Amino acid sequence: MREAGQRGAGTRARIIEAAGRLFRERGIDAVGVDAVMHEAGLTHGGFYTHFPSKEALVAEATAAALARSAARWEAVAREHPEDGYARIVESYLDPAHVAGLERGCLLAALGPEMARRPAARPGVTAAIRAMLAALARCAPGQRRERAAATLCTLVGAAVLARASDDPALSAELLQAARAAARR
Amino acid sequence: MREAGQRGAGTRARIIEAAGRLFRERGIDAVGVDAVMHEAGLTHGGFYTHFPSKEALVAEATAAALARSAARWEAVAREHPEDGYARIVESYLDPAHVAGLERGCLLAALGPEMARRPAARPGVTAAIRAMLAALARCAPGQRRERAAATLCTLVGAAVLARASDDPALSAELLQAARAAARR
DNA sequence: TGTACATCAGTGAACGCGCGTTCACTGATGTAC
DNA sequence: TGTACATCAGTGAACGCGCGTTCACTGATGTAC
Repeated sequence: MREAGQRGAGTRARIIEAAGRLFRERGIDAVGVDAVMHEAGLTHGGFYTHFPSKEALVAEATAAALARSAARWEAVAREHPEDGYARIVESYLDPAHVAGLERGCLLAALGPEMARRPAARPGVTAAIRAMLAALARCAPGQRRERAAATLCTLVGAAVLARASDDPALSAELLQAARAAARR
Repeated sequence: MREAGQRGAGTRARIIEAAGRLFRERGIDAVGVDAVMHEAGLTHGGFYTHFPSKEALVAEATAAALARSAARWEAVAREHPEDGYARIVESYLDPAHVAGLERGCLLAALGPEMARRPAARPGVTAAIRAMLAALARCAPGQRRERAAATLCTLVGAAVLARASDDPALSAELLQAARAAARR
């Protein structure tokens, strides 16, 4: 069960990844330490070997998921200087991204919950800055302002498309967001 | 304590209003039936005289708060056919609205949480439609598409501005959203 | 290389607490006469 | 108008349950000799 030579290294990373997934999928308050550990293939008692509290895990897991998204945006911006902006917009508004909540952008999945968790806000702020910088590197026009507006549009579109009951309305919102980002 | 001739009518409305406020402020899972009843000036036991479950209150209180916002937008659109669009955008992105979470737009305060609550989604969907229709009545250009994109931008801006730790970054996001809505 | 001991990641039972919900009761209001 | 009874919104104690956290223990791995 334990990888030779590492004394359980990797377990911590597995807990963080499981937490990131479950939090996005069900919401932070709806996911217990128990559920996270089970998802990571462990029993709940061992949790405190790795983290001092659930709140510490929340801060770390959300920051990690956000840093991952930001890194992806940065890679796209770096590798596609001409159409990086369009690529980021399209993949964000792709119905598959909107549907795959548990692997998608944490800002859209947990934004308001993050605002209420002081311990998690520094990570969120850093991620917003990083995503903004990546988008600004390849956005058209007033790059920085355009990047900020587009980030707002993307996050809002994902939030609303997920909250809506009606697939046609969700599709309309995503389509309008796409058009606005292009405009 | 009880209004003559109404046998406690108004109590139900008071519970709904208190719940709408507390849910937006602290998040739904973080607010107990106990807290809602106390905010409404009652003891928790009486809750089930008015609602069959907390989930029923959630559906009703969120729908009521959303319907109120939608009605306000409709009133603005009706009374200000020329600059209703600008008025709605400005007041939504006003720092006071963003700061006053507990009385602000429920989509921005609880959007992702709503998406996870089947009982609440019909109310959310209806509110999105109503707000969209109000905005479209006074939006410039391709009215309907413009309204949908602007709704996304407004909600995303409020979510991100609240989640960010850094007032300057929050202000930048709101400013960029304002510019995009005008563009 | 082999043996004895130390370490510590992980186990699983147990804890106290707060939550959603239930229920027997109260007492102010409404109704019947 | 006054009295007796019925109603039912609201009270507050109690319930079971799940959560975050603690802790004594286990057993595989690493280290010392």
